[in-house]
Amino acid sequence: MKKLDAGFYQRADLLQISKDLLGKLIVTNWDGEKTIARIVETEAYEGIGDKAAHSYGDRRTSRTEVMYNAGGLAYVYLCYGIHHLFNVVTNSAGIPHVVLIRAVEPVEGLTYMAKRIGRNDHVHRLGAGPGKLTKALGISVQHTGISLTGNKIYLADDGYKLMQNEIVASPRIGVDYAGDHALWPYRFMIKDHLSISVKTKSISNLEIS
DNA sequence: TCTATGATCCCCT
DNA sequence: GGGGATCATAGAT
Repeated sequence: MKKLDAGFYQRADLLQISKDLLGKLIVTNWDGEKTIARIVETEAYEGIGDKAAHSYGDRRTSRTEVMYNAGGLAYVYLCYGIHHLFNVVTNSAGIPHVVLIRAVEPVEGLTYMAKRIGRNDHVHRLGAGPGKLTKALGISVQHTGISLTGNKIYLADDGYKLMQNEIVASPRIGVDYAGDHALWPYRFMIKDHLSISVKTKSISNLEIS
């Protein structure tokens, strides 16, 4: 298993990173409670020019500031007053591009995840949704700004390979307020995976690009 | 200071 | 397929 280094995150091609993250592992290790999950769904947020992004129009606030750092950090924020959403900061300093992790498949530490979710969910559904996966992995807003190349939390490649035709795209979820940008096919997932969050009409990979 | 509002999820009908 | 939970943030006063 190989930890993803800063170079992975600091590339300029946001959509490529969003697709590359599919199949990668998220490892968290809080006080010895180690959990590992495989990313199966992501969404790209293209910063200043993206009406769906928190940093649209170059809005710098104490919350969004972390996105302006060079890639390789976590951006975590609270949604609906309840859910902690985990994003990966990408690109170089000054460009607030992020990738939201929307769903994961539990791989290791299942008992910790089930305990954190606090409910007897099916294994494949423990990380099926952006709010659920942070709960299962123990990630919260207190972790915003944390390095993804450290030891507490990091992403890794275990050699899992995806075929190009296993990756499908769709418009992003819950961003209807973003007008025409809500239609951008910036959500990527592993085709027909059991841990995908919500069902929507997907677009075949051939139609995007 | 005050207020509306979400990059959600679950339970109920 | 509708509504409630629950609160930091941002923009308005």
